[in-house]
Amino acid sequence: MDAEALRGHLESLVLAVLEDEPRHGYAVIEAVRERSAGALALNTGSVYPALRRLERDGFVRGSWSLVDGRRRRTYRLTGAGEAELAESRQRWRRFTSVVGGVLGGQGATG
Amino acid sequence: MDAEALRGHLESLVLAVLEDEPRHGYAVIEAVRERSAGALALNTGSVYPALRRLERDGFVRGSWSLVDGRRRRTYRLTGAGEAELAESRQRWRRFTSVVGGVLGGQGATG
DNA sequence: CGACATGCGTAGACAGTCGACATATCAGAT
DNA sequence: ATCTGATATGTCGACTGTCTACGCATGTCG
Repeated sequence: MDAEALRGHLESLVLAVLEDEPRHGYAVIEAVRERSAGALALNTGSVYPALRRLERDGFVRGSWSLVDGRRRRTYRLTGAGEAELAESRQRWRRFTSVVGGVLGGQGATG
Repeated sequence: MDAEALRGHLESLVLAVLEDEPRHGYAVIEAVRERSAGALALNTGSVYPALRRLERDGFVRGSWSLVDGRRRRTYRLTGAGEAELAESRQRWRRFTSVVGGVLGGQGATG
């Protein structure tokens, strides 16, 4: 799947995979890949900046650790992040509903 | 609704509203606005370039006319355009399914 | 005359994605 | 020893498609 189509939705996906448990960037990419059965292969050049935006906006909080000699920055959802995720899901439902309605055919409702 | 989120889907919407009947650019914008109950207010700066891309790619064919002293360029779907619309709808269903699956919460299936 | 709807189009700004690269550690194979 | 690949973070320039804001023109209504 063309990840370009994700434009504007990637941050929501990141928040979603951080909901289960804190993860570092690499693990976020892996989690999205697994949850999408390989369909969504995010790039570091998209995800790392996104994580920093989310941290800048107070939706996640990152902390460094050292695991097997490799440094990790692990991010966990903040309260604001949980609220943002809930709003993201609502926006997503509305988005799919509206676009599906215009697009017609099957799958109109989101 | 933030039309930025449409990135990559706008051309599909244009094809969809051209399916019922040929329309000119201004009418495409109006049709999308109406079908979305006002939620999607497309800009000329997005739609006109999109129509030209679609024509360049052979999905629509445009022709000039003069109505009430104003010139219009009316676009109609080509056979390739109909096929592209069908594929767009499939891509959309797959896209919403995959993203919804990762996003979780309600509305996972698309 | 002015405001507004209709109608096409362009220009520059902007943001988020991309691929490619740089750096580093560790495991396992050669 | 050396190489390859997985793990892990990050930056960079290119690209693309939005956006806002124009310019131009016609017709209608006040």
